[in-house]
Amino acid sequence: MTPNQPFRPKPVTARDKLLEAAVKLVRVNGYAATSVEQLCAEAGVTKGAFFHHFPSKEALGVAAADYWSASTSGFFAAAPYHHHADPLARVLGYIDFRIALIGGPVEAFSCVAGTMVQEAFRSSSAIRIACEASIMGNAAALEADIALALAQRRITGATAGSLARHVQAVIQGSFVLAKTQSGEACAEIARDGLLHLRRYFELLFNTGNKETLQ
Amino acid sequence: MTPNQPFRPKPVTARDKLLEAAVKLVRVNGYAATSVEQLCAEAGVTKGAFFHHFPSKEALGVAAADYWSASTSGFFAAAPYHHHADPLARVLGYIDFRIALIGGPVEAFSCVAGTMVQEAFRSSSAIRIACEASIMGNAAALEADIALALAQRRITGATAGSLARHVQAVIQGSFVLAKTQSGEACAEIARDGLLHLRRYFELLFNTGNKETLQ
DNA sequence: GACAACATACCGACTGGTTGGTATTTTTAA
DNA sequence: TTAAAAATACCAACCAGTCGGTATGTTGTC
Repeated sequence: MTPNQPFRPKPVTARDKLLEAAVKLVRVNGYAATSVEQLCAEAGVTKGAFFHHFPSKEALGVAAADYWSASTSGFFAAAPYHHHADPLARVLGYIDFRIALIGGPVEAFSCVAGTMVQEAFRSSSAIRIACEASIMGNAAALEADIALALAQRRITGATAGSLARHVQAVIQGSFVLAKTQSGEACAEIARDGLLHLRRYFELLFNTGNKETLQ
Repeated sequence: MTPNQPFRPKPVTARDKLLEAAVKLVRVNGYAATSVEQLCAEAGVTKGAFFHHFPSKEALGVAAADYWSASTSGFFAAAPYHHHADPLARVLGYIDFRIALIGGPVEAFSCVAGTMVQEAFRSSSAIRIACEASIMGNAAALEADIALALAQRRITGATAGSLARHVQAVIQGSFVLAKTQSGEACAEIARDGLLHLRRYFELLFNTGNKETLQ
């Protein structure tokens, strides 16, 4: 399985080709530094086709975030870690799955939504909201299992929602640190961050030190 | 104290005014979306002054990262958490200090280096390296205390360097998630992420569950 | 008067976006 | 069933404005 490249059908329409191009180019160059002409060249369509399907570059950004949301959520929904009977095992399985997806250059495993929201959070609320939906959607998909695990082990002091968001925060932050590196160190530093996240969950759930959770 | 706005002397030269403008505008709009003319307008200087002091926009980006490095490292070096006798207390004090700095709009507490490297990691290795130096410099400032705390409590399974980097990853990731929010939720979600980081350190150091560290 | 520190004026390349138009598909109705 | 009608998909050329960068001029200071 290609790391963090959820299976997507070969795009046929100009619209789909532009969304694929957006995912690729935004990951490499960011949103602002990616021009409409670059997107068209990458997609193999003309600028006329671009503005036929999207009223503005911003609209493409929103659509790309939605497209990213849909393909990643489908990808994670079909992942094998859901088969575990124990909810905590499913949560740790998610983290392990994310670790397994890390490899190659940063742009192969980084997050489009996290990249875009960093740039556009102030200039475009539409893009910000679309990226929020993507990231928080990932968190929401985890929240139910975390809630079950918390209840099962009588852990208090942290809500499932807060923990689910923290998982996404560590993922995003590990990607930022990965981008400071070059070569193989990118993937290594990203994996290292997720291993700490895994250890946090182990510590939080495994042992009888509930009293440290205030 | 203004959150995450380390005291910097009022800039007098055009160069300093441009660096201050860069820190401000990059935090709000990102690097690529900030034009040289905007920087000049914000700094109150002309484009001639800009290219007198910096050979290119990229060079300003590098200088801004260095400037950010210098002012933040000085700011944290002077912070009160260093007074604790216990190294672990200093580490937790650092996290608490970072939490205390979070407030107001995202651009008031976000990290210039983290923002810039997300955009420029592929297009400019000079900027990437300058941002790496900034973020890893912050990590290095923590590493000694973490190493002392690990040794003191005989914790194994995680190196001080890896933990120090993880602290920076969680900070960066919490900022990314904060940027998906609007209003007061920005600061709240960022603080929440750092509270999980604090709990990770408490769990890792406080109790006798060293066997969970593989 | 020499040099750094700026300001002014300007350039070619490129930007996001618009235009008028054509090929293709889908819908409608006789 | 079929042909007219309408909508959709797409294109090449172009637009006004902005981009990073340069060339040259002015000013203040030692």
